[in-house]
Amino acid sequence: MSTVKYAEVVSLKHATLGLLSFGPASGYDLLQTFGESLANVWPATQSQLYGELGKLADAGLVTVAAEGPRGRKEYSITDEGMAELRHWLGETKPAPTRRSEMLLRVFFLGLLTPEQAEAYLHDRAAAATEMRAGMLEIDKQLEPQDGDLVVYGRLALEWALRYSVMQREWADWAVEELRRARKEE
Amino acid sequence: MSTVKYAEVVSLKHATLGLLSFGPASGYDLLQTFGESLANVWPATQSQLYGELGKLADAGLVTVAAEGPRGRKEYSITDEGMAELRHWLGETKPAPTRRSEMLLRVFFLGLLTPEQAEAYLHDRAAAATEMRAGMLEIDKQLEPQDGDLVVYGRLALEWALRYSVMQREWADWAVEELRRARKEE
DNA sequence: AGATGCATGTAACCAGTTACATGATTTA
DNA sequence: TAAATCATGTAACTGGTTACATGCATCT
Repeated sequence: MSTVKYAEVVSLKHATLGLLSFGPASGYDLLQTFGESLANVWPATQSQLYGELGKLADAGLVTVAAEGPRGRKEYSITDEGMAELRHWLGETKPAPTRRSEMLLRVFFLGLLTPEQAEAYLHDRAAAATEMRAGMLEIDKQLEPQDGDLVVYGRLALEWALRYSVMQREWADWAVEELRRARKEE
Repeated sequence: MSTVKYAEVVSLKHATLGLLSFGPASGYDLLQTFGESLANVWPATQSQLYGELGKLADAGLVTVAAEGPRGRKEYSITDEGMAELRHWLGETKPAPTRRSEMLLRVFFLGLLTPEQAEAYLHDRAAAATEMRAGMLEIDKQLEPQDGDLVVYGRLALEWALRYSVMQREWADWAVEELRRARKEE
C-alpha cells in the first residue's frame, strides 16, 4: 500500500487486474494467458509482468493470497483493485491507436519500383489472408468453450476477422489504384 | 559518421529519412509534417525528432546541408541514408500491429452492467463515425493537391476510411450480439 | 516595444524488450 | 538421474512522452 505513482493510461496494469478479476493466479499463470488469449491485444513479457505484479501489490490493488511450492505466489485482486478496474472500464476512454508501420511505408512507396510497390501491397493482402486463417483456427478451438473471457474474446475475434477482410480488400484496391495512376501519366 | 548503434525495427528513423527523401528540411519543418500528414500513422514529438536528427547525422545517414537564421539547420539525406531507406522499404517487413486498448477493454466488459457495456460499444461506433468525418475532411483538403506524399497519403486515407466503417459496423454488430447472448440465458 | 512564430536543445520519467540468472519440483 | 516444466527475479537498453529552458527574427 501505496505511495506508488502510476502515469495515467497504462494498460498492462488494467490487463493484469482484469485477468485477476476472473480469479487468483500466479505470475506464471498469467503469463500463459497473456501468451494465449491476450497475445493479440496486449502482449506482455515475463519480466514486465513480474514487475507489474510487484507494483500492483505495493499499490494495494492485489495481494499475495497464497504461496505454493517453488516460491509460487498466488495473487488476488483486492477491493481497491476491483474499484480501480471498474473505474478504468466505465469512466475512462481508450486512447485511439495511432502508429502503423504498415501505413508509414505506404507514404514512401514512390521510392520503390512499381513492381516492388505492388509486391508490398500483395504481401499485405497475403498477410491479411493468413491472419484471417489463424483467427478462424482460434475460433474453432474456442467453439465448445464458454466463460466470460471466451464470450467477450469472441467479440474481439470477430473484430480481427473483419479487420483482416478489410485489410485484404484495401490492399487489392490499392494495387488497382496505383496501376490506374500509372496509366494516367 | 558512424559507430552509432540502432536497434533493428525502429521506424522514427525511417519516417524521418522518408520525409527527407522528398527534399531538405529542418527539424522544425519536419515537425510540421509529422503534425499534419504523418500525425495518424507515426506521430513524433519535438524532443524525439531533434534527438533523432542528431543520431541520424552521427550515423552519416543525413547531413546538415545549410544553416539559416535562428540557428536553423537544414538536413539533407545522404546516399547512405537513401540506401538504408530503400533497404527498409524493399527488404524488410512491417511488424504487425498488436496492442489494442479498445479490444483489451472488450475482454472485461462482463464486469460492467449490460447498459455500461452497450454504452462502451456505442461510443466506439460514434468514435468511428467521427474519425470517418475527420478523414473525409482531410480528403477534401487534399483533393486539389498532388505530389508523391499526397498520392500515397491518399492510399493511407482510404485505409482509414475503410477502417472506420469496419469499426462502426463491428460495434453495432457487437451490441446486437450481446443482447442476443443475454436473451439466451 | 511587444507579441507571435521560428528554432533548437535537455532532463526526468515511463513502458517495453532482451538477456541473464537462479533454483525447485515433477515426470520419464 | 536427467530432462522438462514450474517459478521468480534483475540488469541493461531502447523508444517515447512531458516538461523545462533558451533565444533570435519578424510583424504590427
